[in-house]
Amino acid sequence: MNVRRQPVLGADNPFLRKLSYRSRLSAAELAALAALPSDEERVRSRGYIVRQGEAMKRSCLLVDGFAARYKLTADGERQIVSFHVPGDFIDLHTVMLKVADHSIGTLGDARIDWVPHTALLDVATAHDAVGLAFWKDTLVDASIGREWLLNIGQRDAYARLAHLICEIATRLAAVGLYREGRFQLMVTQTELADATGLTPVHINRTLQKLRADGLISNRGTEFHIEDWRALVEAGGFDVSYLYLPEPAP
Amino acid sequence: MNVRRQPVLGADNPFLRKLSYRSRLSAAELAALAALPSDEERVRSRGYIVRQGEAMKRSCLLVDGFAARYKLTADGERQIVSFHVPGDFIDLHTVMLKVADHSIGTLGDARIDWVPHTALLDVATAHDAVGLAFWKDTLVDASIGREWLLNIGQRDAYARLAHLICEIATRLAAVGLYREGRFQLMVTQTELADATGLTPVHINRTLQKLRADGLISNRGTEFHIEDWRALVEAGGFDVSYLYLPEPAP
DNA sequence: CGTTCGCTTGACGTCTCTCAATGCGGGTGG
DNA sequence: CCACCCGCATTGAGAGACGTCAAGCGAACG
Repeated sequence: MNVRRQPVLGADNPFLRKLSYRSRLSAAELAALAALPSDEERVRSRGYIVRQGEAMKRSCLLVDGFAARYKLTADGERQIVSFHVPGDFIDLHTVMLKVADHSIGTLGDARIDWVPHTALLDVATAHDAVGLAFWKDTLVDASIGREWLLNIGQRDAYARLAHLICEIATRLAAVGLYREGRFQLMVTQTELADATGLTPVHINRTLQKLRADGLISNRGTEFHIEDWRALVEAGGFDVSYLYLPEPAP
Repeated sequence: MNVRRQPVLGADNPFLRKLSYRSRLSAAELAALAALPSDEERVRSRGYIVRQGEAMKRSCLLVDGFAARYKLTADGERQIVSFHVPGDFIDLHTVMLKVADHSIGTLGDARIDWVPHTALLDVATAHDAVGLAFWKDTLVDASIGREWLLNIGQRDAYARLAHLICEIATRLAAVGLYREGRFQLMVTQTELADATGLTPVHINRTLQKLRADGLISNRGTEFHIEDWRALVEAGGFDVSYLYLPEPAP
């Protein structure tokens, strides 16, 4: 973990791109964001980034790799509450809430940038638009959470998994990690199970059905969407809750 | 719906109380909030407040009564994503997101105050602490959503319902609507089903089991918690995600 | 006083889980 | 370079939680 010499958030940073198309930011505001101090850290696959209950003094931006946030029940059942792709400011909420109410772990080797809460609060108060943009970013996160509630609460395994795959593909597409229907899904079937409230065994069978129906195919973590329209149909997927600029992949 | 003559948010307003104990606000900031303009509206039981997809120019504060936010799947299945008690600024997120990504309905006769987004943005930018307090309020909302995901995704019907009842009781207690284990639960079994991802029939049977086990009792909408410790135990309930000042009821 | 809505109950069906075993592939050490 | 693991994917059989369908009942309401 090293203090960076140069500004972390280059202008082409996916996080800044995301903020910019959701909120209109001036050059000065973008510059202030780009100048944020940060410590870089590399975390290996299946490593911890944040532990539930931990008091936080900084937030982390996922620069490269994949991550998941999750909560545990008293008897150890795990629920993944969100997946994250490069460019996501994963725990921006701890700026205000201070204590992590859930854990964050990596799904593959990852690179993250830690930014002190004080610095974030400083930009947020110095530039109103930035504060509002941070707020908006966490609101989109909450919107995704609501869609997950709908997904887990009301759709059967087949639709649930189709919907999740649509979401991941769409979010990866937004950061250029989805090309011609292909993307890396750095996730085990057990993790898909924890994200959907199903069991690994049932995920396996549901995945097979999706393949048999010609909606997707995969070799290991390499996924290919064979029939996007059918997958969207199966999952009842409607992008709008992601608040992305472009339509679906 | 009438324009108010006097400040809406009296100093004893439960929303301001909630903001104040979560964020430290100065007298000037509280005064600015109390001076917010608003239109009052009365909505009768099972009425709409906001419809999914609607473009919003104002947000509503639930002054009196109960409300639920919910989303619908393409084939009409409903998932309630949150319940609201008096003092909740129900759709503060539309200040930034503009379009409602879900509907809001009342559960009993309710009184709400509509506050224009422009006015909210004005106080938020004029007083940094207020902007941050709004942000924090929506973050707590998101934290509750995450706990719901855990609840629906990982707990069985019995624990799930016990947990939900614990949450409602705790939130009602925070606004003085829970006394000696008794509170009004203005919710039909069908609505409990839509909130937990179960069916009305199964909610009915699970409720009976909770009664048989001596955890709760109810006559109509009048609920009584017979054994708080056992209910907490059954639901695996841990208050911290609600970010309330006091411990459990 | 009929109608409606919500609660309740029974019988039955099924989606998803559990348990357990097998196979596969990639890393690791000899 | 091969043998041995270990984690993950896969399969099968059986069980159980929860859903579906359908009917009856009571209280609220027009």
